[in-house]
Amino acid sequence: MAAVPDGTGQTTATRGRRDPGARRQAIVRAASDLLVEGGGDLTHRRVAERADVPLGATTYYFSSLDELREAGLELLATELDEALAEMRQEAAESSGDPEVLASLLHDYLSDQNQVRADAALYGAAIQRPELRALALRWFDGVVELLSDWADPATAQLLAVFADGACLHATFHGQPLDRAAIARAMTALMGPAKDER
Amino acid sequence: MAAVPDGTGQTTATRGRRDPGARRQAIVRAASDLLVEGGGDLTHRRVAERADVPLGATTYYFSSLDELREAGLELLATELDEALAEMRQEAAESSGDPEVLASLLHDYLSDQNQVRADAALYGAAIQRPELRALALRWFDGVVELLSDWADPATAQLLAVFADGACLHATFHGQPLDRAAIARAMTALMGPAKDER
Amino acid sequence: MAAVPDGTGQTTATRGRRDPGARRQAIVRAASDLLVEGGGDLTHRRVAERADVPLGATTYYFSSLDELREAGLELLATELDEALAEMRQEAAESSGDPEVLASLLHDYLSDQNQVRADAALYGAAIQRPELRALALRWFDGVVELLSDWADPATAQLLAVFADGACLHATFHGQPLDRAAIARAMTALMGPAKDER
Amino acid sequence: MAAVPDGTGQTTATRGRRDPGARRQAIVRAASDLLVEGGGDLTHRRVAERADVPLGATTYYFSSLDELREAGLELLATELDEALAEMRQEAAESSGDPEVLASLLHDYLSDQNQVRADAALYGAAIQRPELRALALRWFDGVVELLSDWADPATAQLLAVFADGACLHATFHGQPLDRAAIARAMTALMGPAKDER
DNA sequence: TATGAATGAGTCTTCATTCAT
DNA sequence: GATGAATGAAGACTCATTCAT
Repeated sequence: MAAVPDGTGQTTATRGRRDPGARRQAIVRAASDLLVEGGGDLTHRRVAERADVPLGATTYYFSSLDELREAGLELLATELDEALAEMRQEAAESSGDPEVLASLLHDYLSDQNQVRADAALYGAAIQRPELRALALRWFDGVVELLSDWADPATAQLLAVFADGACLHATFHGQPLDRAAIARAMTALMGPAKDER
Repeated sequence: MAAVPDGTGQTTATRGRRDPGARRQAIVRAASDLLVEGGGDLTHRRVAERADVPLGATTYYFSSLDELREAGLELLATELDEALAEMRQEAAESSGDPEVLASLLHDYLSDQNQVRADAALYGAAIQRPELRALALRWFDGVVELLSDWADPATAQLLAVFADGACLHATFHGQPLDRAAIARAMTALMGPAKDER
Repeated sequence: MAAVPDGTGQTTATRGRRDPGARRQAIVRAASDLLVEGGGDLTHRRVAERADVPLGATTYYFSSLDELREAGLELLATELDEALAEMRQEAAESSGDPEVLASLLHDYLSDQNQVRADAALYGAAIQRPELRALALRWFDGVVELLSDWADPATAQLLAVFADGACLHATFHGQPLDRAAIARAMTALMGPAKDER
Repeated sequence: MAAVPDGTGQTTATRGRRDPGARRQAIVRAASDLLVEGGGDLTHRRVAERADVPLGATTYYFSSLDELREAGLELLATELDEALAEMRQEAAESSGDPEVLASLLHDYLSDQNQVRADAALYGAAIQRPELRALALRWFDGVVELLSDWADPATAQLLAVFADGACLHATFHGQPLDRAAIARAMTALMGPAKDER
């Protein structure tokens, strides 16, 4: 995505000094952190300071601030995906019991870092339509996970509810009751049971 | 809304010069519009141009940009509240039938202006914690409306779902199916009725 | 100096409401206070707030900010003159004993308000040559007082020393020792002793 | 003073472009000059124009106008110190004769540049308490010089007198008589000798 | 390859001053 | 006579971006 070697080739990456890949990564990491923390606009200067790299590096690796921001959000989305993958494994151990899924969601919403990352992603996407794809990717990931345990239409409704719950947790500073979540998920998944 | 005499002998009080109330209102309106439209930060200059007032007017009526932004969002929230009041009346004519409520929500989500206003409010609140009260006010309004037809706990879950649906509509550019919404609302409200 | 009646005529002055003279005076007083307090530039707004008069009043009574500032400094100078007149009376009770004069100077320098007023006057005069007349007026007043007890040339030297002592007090936050002052004044007035 | 290679192969290091040291110095010099000249507030714009650098340069090298002003005053103080050092050498050739010291002071006060620099420093310190250290540094330097020829207490009194004389020269546009200065210094230094 | 110097555009904000009322 | 609305100029400061090195 940039004309800079990123060391993906092999072992060259991730070393400290003079390691373009690591540098770039540190910059993206810093941008991502700043995005989640909020408190002021994202600027080259702030990113450089946070990443502890010279100012020039931020413009060297990214041709514009927008590109840098996008990379930061992309990292955020990727990490959310990873969290999702973990949840998927945990969910796999249950048999799709709504109670278990509700607990997973509740745990997720109890982790302020996750919620803030999620909100940062959504906030950015709301204000910049060109970033919506990133938000959708995350939404689709949730739907996919839930599709293990519900039909696609139901999975979508559950995901919509989960998004609402995430907003709720963001604004209230704490998640909905585990019980309330369980009730909602049970109700939404209910029809599936009746399908019999 | 502007109680300032404009010297024309009439009580119109909505014209340009020497009508502080109208001036202020025009500025807030412009800020609100820009907030909804997105596409760049809110700045005094943009607001002034949009409201067709000199730059100085924006700082004369609001002691800081934050205050101006808040006024814009407040207007947004107020208008959303009004839309809500209308919906409440429409809902009153039904007997709380989930299908009817679902139709109302679907209609609401089909109105791009509403959805974008809603999203702008949420986006702003996500990025500026000090604005969360505004977002909560709106959320609480929805809960209140729904409380006409469901117990408080259920109303809250419905509102959470509605928020998720709003995000969904924002990111997809169109609302969920009316049928899907109806299914979700019926399910969430269901237990209460079936309880018998 | 302004086309505004100031009530100097008789008893009309100094009443509260709708009393141009008192208004003007309150504005000058406020300007003067702000000048002494420092902490930010002198502005119409600050003066209006301090004097508790509408903003328009400050431009109504003074045709420019410079004029207002000058009026404030003039008040300062006048008050310093008054303090000087008091000192003169106190000095009259002594027989021009340097020790007594030194005590008077020390007392003067111990009064932070006086020192700050003095410094404000000097500071303004340093930065705005057009205000030097005001500073000189004060300097000449001191020379005049001292001329009661010393020949003009000596009085001038004593006044120069007093000015230096005032600066010293301003920068150190406290006056020179009374003893040191006495020593200096005695020495400077010394020739008088030799007169024998 | 600028240790930055300018690529010309020479070591001149005083030219414009790409010579940070010289750039910074030119800005400080400009600020200092403006401070001495008075006539309006110190602003980035004025400094930039005087130093013949783009506006942005003034904010690039100094993180705030206060910092820039302080740097300008610091330069002033440093130059005053240098003048003082010269005077000290000249004084060393005499044997502390008050007449000689008086001549030195008179010469100093006859140099409008010195006097105005001095006054600018004092004026700034009067209006901004945070700059008093700079004024004190200068005062202490004078005391120190005089301590070569008088006991500390006397040196202090002489310095106080010198400050007053500087103010006098500032406001009158010319120094006190050489003879008057000599008389004052002789008197102030006198007692010490007689102490025997 | 990498970087820090450089700058011009643009931000918020303050304000003297004017003027309609 | 008085005043508050109004505004354009100017100020401090921030920054994305460019570019010489």
